[in-house]
Parts: sequence; structure tokens; C-alpha cells
Amino acid sequence: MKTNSAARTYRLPIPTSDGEFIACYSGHGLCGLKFPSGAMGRKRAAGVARPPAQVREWHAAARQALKRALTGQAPGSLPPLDLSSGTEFQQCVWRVLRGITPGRTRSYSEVAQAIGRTEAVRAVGGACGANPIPVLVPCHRVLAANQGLGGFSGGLKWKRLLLAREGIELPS
DNA sequence: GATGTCGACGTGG
DNA sequence: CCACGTCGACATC
Repeated sequence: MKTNSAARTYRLPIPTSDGEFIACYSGHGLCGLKFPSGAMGRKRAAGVARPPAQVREWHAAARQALKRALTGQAPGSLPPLDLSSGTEFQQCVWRVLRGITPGRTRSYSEVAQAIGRTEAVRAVGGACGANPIPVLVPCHRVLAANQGLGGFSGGLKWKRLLLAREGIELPS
């Protein structure tokens, strides 16, 4: 049978003043966002077909949302997010993250509490690290309870930067 | 107070 | 089995 083009994922660049992010789209929506990689090969996707209209539409929304998020504002309307790659537990965590408003933070234990698994604090950290759409799913707003910064898959400098943009004063 | 150890939890290697 | 983007409880100085 024909290659199921519906399952194909598209990787499209989002140029920003902070570098070129890469957005990934599945047939169901935005499924990934990557931070700019320092030594970026900016190869135009020469042989790659132009994405379907639906994807281009999502991409336009994502670009605008990311721009706003990078200035510390609420992202506004988002394209549909395809978080199906995550386990049920992870999706619960990510849902909570999306409820944290810009300029506010939670601790890993508070998030654990919010999903009704008070003791799964550490697992929450793991779920945050597995977040496929950083920035728009604000895993950076989760700090350690002891006022520490915690970690960040994309690099702690990004976490610091994003928090600073939202006017959050970092502990020590 | 400042350290050190330990148990609890989900996931991937 | 182990290591994580953790935390709080306890032990010991």
C-alpha cells in the first residue's frame, strides 16, 4: 500500500532573535520543539515537499506563540498539541504545567500533589525532562522546593533566560 | 545549622 | 538493575 503520508512528521524552522527553533508536526498537531543548536546547519529542506496547508497553518500559530512566549507573555492561541508520545503519567504532568501562568512557578512536589501522586515527586522531574514541547509547555516554571533551580533538558541557561523574561527573580 | 543517608515513584537504557 | 530535572524525614555532629 502507499506510504502512509498521514504519519509523516514535518520539521519546520522558527527563526527568532534567540536562534532558530525547530518545530515538529505530526498529523495531529505540534509534537515537538527543539532549541536552537549552536552549530546550526541551515540547510533549506531542499528535497522536502512543501507541508500540507494544515501544517502550515499550525506552524503560523506556533511561530506567533513562541515569539510571545519568548518575551514572557502568554503564548495566546496554540496549534493543537500532539502529546500522544507520552505516557499517561507524563501527560498528566504536562497538563498541569500548561496551567501554570507566566510569571508563576511551582515546585516539583507541588506538581506531584496536583496530579494526586504526592510521593511521585521524582517521577515528576522525569516527566518534565521528557516534555517534547519546551517553552510552550512551560516545564521551565518548575523549580526545586529548596529554592534551587532544578534541571533542564535544554540547558539551564535557557531555563534561566525564560524565567528572567517572565520577570521571575531567581533564588541565589 | 550544616551535612549525609534513605525511601518513594515512573521511565528508559 | 540503575540513574535521573526531587523531597522530606531522620541521624549525627
